[in-house]
Amino acid sequence: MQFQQLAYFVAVADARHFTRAAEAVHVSQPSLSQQIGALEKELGAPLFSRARGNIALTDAGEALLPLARRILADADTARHEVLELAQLRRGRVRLGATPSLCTGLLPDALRDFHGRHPGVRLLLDEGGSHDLVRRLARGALDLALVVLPLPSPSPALTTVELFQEDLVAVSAADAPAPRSPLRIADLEGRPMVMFRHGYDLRDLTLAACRAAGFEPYCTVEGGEMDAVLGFVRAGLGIGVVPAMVAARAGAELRVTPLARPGLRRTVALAHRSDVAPPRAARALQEVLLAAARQAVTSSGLRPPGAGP
Amino acid sequence: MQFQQLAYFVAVADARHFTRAAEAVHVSQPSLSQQIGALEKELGAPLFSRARGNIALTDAGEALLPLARRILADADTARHEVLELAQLRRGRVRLGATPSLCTGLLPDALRDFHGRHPGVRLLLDEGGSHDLVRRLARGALDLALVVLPLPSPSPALTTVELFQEDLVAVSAADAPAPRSPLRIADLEGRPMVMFRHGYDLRDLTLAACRAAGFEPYCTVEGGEMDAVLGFVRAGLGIGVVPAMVAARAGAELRVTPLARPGLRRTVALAHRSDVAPPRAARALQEVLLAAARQAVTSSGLRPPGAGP
DNA sequence: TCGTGTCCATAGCCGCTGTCTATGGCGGCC
DNA sequence: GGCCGCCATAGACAGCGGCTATGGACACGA
Repeated sequence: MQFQQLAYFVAVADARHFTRAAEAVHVSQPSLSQQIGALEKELGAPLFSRARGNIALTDAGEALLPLARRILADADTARHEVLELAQLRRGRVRLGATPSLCTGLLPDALRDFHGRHPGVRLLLDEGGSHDLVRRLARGALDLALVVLPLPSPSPALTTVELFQEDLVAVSAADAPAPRSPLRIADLEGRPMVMFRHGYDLRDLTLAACRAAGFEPYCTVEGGEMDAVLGFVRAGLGIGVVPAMVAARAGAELRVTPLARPGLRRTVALAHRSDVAPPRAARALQEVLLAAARQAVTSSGLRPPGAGP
Repeated sequence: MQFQQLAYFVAVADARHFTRAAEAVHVSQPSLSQQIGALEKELGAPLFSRARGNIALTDAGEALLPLARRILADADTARHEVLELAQLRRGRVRLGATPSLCTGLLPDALRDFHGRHPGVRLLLDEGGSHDLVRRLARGALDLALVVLPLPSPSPALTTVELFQEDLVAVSAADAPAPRSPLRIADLEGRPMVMFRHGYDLRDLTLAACRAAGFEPYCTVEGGEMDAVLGFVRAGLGIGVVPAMVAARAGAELRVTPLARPGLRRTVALAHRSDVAPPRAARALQEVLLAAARQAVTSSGLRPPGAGP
C-alpha cells in the first residue's frame, strides 16, 4: 500500500472513470490502472466493479474510501505542520539557563520573543551549568544561557558571550551597613547566605573567599535565588548576587558594590556546534543577543570581553 | 513521503537508536538512515537531533510522530477491514428482486442469511426486471432475483433457475366463488385487479389473456403487491398472483387454481458473468439456492426445468 | 451488420529509487 | 592511544512505477 495508490484510488472513486481520473492525477491511464490493480491484489479484493461506462465501488472499496481520504489528509497535515514549524508559526524552543539568569535577563527577553512568535512554545530548563552542557550535547536542549567558563569544556559546543556582569553584596536594609565598597576579605567571619550546589554563583563566591585565604561562614546554604534573597532580607547574612538581580530585588535590600577587582561573571549563549539549531531556536538566539546588547547600554552591564 | 519512511521514522523515535531501529524493521542500518534522510529532505526539516548516543526528536519530529502513528494505524485498519470483508464478518450485498419475489421467498431466506452473517448489510432493491438487469450490468447490484425470460437478454449475465412457480387466481372470500379450476378464458369480462407497469406478473397475465383472444377488464390497475391483494380482498376483482404469495395472504382470500396448462413463471438468480460476485454475494447466493430447494420440497413449488 | 469510437487491461521498455555491502568519520571508553 | 560503537556515505544491483503502443470488449450509428 502506498500513498500514490491511495490517491489514485480516491481519484477513481471520485471520477468513477479511469481515464478521467488518470488525467486528474496527471498520470497515464495504464499507470493508474496498474496501480489500482496492484492495490487490489495486495488487499486481496477488488475495489471497483468495472462495468462498461459505470465504475462503481465494491464493498471493499467503500470500506477503504474513508480511510484512504483520512490517510491522505493526515499526510497533508503532516507536511503543513512541518512547514509551519519552519515558518515559525509553530514550534518549540528548549532553553536551558542557570537559575540566576532566569531571574535577570530572561523575563523581558522571553516576553519579547513570545510577542514576536506567539505560536512557539518556550520550554525552560533551569539547572546548573554542568547539567545544561550535558543536555545540550545530548540534544535535549536547543540553547542554553550559561556562565563561562564552562565546567566541562566541550568542543562540540559553540558559545557566544553576551555580557559581563558585576556581582554585588546584598544585606538587609535594616541591618548595620557594611563598608562600601566591600572587599572580599571583609566577608571573613561575617554571616553569609549561600546558594545551593549547582549555582555558578556559589562556586564563584566560594572560590573568591578561598582565594582571599578564608572559608566563608554560612548561616544558611542550599536555597534557590528567591530563598537566598529572602534570607538576606530577614537579616540572616550577606549574599553575593548579580547586580542585575540585586537591582530588581526591591528596597528592603541594601546593595553594596564590591571593591576592585570585585567579582564578575561572563554570561554566554551556548548551542551544539555540529548541527544548526532549529529555526525557532535561532530566532530566540537573535532575541537574546539583542536583549543582551540592550542590557549593556541601559542597565550598566559590561560588554563581552571588557577588561576588569 | 512513503509508508515505509514513516514506519522507519516511528521505529527510530521508539528505539532512539538507528542501528536497533534498523533491526526492528528488518532492514540494514544504511537503508534506514537513507530513508530517514530522504524524509527529512522532503519535509525540509530534520526530524532527529543526532547526538552521540542520544537520538532525540526535534520539534518537527515531535509534530510528525503522532500523525505518523495515526497514518500507519489507519493503513493497518484498512488492511484488516478489507480482510474482514473477505471473511464475511463485515460486508454488503446489494440484492435486487422483483416486487412479487420480495413477498414470497425473500423474508425467510434473508432472515436465514442474516443469522449466519450478522455483520453483512443487506441492501434490497425492489424493481422491475428491466431495471434490475440494467443495474446488474452497471455494477450497482451484486445479485438479482428475476423472472425468466429476461426482458433484455444480455450475454453479460449468468442466470441460475431456482424454481417454477404456479400462478393462481385470488378473489374475495365473501364473493361468489369462480369455477375451479379456473380457465384463462373464464376471466374474459370478469373484473380484474392488475399490477402496475414493471411487474412481470402483469406482463404474464396480460399475455395469457391476449393469447386466449380477449383483453382483460381491469377495475383497478397500477398497484403494488399489497395493494392488489387488498383490492381483491375488498371485492374489486380477481387477481392473478404466485401460489406462494396467495398462500401467505390469509383466510379472507379465496385461492383458485388455474386449469391446465395454467400459468407458470420461472424464477432465477442472476449475476454478472464477467466478474465473480463479492464473497458476501456468493454466500447469499448459496442461501437463496438452499431456500429454493427447500421451497420446492416443502411448499409444493416445481423444480427448475420441470415440464408443464 | 459492420465499422467506429470509447474505455480499460496488457505488454514491453526505461529510468528512478530503495536495498544491500563495504567503508569512512567521529566520539567515548578502557 | 588503540579499540569499539554508531551513524553517514559510496557504489552496485534489482525491483518497480512510469511511459507508449496495442489488444479486447462493448455501445452506437449508418
